[in-house]
Amino acid sequence: MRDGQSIETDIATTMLDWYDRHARDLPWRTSAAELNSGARPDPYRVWLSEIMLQQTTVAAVRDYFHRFTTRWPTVDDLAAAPDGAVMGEWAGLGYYARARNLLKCARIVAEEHGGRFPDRYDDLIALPGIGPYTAAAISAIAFDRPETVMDGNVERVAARLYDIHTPLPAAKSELKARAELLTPRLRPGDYAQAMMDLGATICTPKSPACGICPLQSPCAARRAGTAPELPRKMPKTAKPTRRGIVYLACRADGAWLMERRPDKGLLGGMLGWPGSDWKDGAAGAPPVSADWSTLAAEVRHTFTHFHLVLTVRTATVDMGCAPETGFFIPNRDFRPSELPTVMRKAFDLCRER
DNA sequence: TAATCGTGGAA
DNA sequence: TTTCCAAGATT
Repeated sequence: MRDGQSIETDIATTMLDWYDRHARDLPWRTSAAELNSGARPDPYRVWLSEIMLQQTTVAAVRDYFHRFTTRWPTVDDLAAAPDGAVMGEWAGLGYYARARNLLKCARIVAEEHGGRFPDRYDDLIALPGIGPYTAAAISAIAFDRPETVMDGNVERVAARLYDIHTPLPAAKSELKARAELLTPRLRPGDYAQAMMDLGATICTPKSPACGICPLQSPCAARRAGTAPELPRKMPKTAKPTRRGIVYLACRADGAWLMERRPDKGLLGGMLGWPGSDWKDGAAGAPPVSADWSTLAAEVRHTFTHFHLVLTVRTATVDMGCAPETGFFIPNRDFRPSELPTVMRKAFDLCRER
């Protein structure tokens, strides 16, 4: 520790030095060089990236971020988009409540905030889809306000830095208190991104690269040899397996029978094939009378908390038929890329046959 | 507080 | 093949 500085200040300084040399070049990131030239981050791009990055890898987000910002360059553009267009563009990224809240939030910012994102934590967290992490991240990264971001990376770095063995989620409050003491007044946005970069590239969940870590000197877990086993977590319950049926009806003109799933619940707001519940045991009647055939292969898909095995049934139906549910999407408007992955898997099986 | 809510890549 | 996990929010 240098003269006149606390160990906390020293750690923050070390992280900023490391960030200046090793920051990753990401599409939504404003580089230190650009910031030094007076450029400011675009809060819209910071917000959009942070929503997409919730529980989602950088690799998965990249293309989605590019498509969204190309199609809707500003929050006003996004606010004016039809619901179905946004849900379709989000398809495949998962956690679809994020897309529904994204649109709600964009419309509030456009209509009630004049198209400008608020800069304060308390105002940001009041917006749909913005929780404690994202409010702090936007405030720090886009507006350089001294907020402490607590995501999985920072939790892991803090647990190791202070050798905290309390299992998550019980350890969250202690980890946050530790992390808050580290957040610097100078360049808090860069510091936040530095901590997350460190967690993503060096202080990784498995086999952390302690040998090249800028914090190896002050790290208590490194000293104790406990880094790889931290943070501890409560054991997870096993996933049950559920079953269901989907019906893929193709009309004589090539149109497909689909339905818009209700906003609440699994895959809410997304397009899907009519079918049974996935509660196990439910029969599920066909949406229209036809000569249905059952595919030999089944769809296997795993959600966050259960496995799903789907039986796929297909039929060709008449032009004049009147389904009990759903609507026909003309063949020229039908894009598998706008389906959630489990629904696209069912379509792919139907195609291969 | 605990459950719900997706997906794909890595080990 | 299975498990783990990734810049969490909501109810």
